[in-house]
Amino acid sequence: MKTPQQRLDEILSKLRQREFRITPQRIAILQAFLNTDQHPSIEQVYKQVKTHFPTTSLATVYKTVNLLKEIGEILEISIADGRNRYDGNRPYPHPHLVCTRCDSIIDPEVGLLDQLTAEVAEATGYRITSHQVQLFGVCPSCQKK
Amino acid sequence: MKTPQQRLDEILSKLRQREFRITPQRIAILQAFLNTDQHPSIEQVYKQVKTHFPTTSLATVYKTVNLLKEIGEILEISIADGRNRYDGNRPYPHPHLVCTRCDSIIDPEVGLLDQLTAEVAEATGYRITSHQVQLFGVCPSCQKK
DNA sequence: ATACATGCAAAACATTTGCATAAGA
DNA sequence: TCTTATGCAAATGTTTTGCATGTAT
Repeated sequence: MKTPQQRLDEILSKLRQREFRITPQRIAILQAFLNTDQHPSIEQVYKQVKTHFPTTSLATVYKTVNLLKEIGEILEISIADGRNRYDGNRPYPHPHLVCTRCDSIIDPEVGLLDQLTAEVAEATGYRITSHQVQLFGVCPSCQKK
Repeated sequence: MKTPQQRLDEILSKLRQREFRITPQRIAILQAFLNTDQHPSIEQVYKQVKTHFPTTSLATVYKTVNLLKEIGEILEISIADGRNRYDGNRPYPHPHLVCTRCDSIIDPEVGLLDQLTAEVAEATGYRITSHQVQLFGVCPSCQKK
């Protein structure tokens, strides 16, 4: 598992490679995504960044997120509730487990997923390239309340 | 597998039971959802309904869809591309297989899903109540083109 | 007759875009 | 210096809402 600092350096050098500019806003936005495992929304990142950088605009957050999506360094997660959420730590498709009470999202290990994909590819003839697997439920902590 | 007519009758009697009114618009909207396996969007249903019923408004389609969601007779499918799509034939969570070229959606048999859910519940302690499983790929027909 | 549904327009939301200005390289 | 990024405001696209009118029961 990489540290947030390693991920940050990794992404910054990718940006430099492709001749995108390193701006303070981009660094702050990246840090907001990398220093949490909470799969934040755009709005959450915007608020977070604004505390340190009050002039930052929402449009810049959106533009930066789109840039990061394009270079493959952030994953967009759609949870059917209007606002997208993002994962900058594991920017490749993987299952999510969403607590419907506290809205938290974790990344469970799912050994059977490859088999499941293979099963469907076999049965249907589709060439499967990606997935979006969201499981919904109640986390142990919320079950106690 | 139920016929569209059976599903229609089923849903209409549920509406009557709960003292919702049976209007021509509601019937037309229901038929648009039930007479296809194409998982249509709101806009598609709206266009379809308008050919027979030119005065129908988009707002009514939305309101009817929300009513059908509330009574559990339609499933909303979010595919991260802005517009939701709907399944009136199997209104319970099930996996979808989306062709990224032609945008079609089919409902594959996925025997391993229950095991996968059990695996995650076991490992995490979550009580899993629902899911959203979308596989993306290229369908056999689009592969040939 | 009386509530509920419809249809229109306006509002609400998340997201995108255009453009003048600021600032990395 | 020269191009790209920022920030603002306006535009977009989807979905929701308020309200007067129409209509199912």
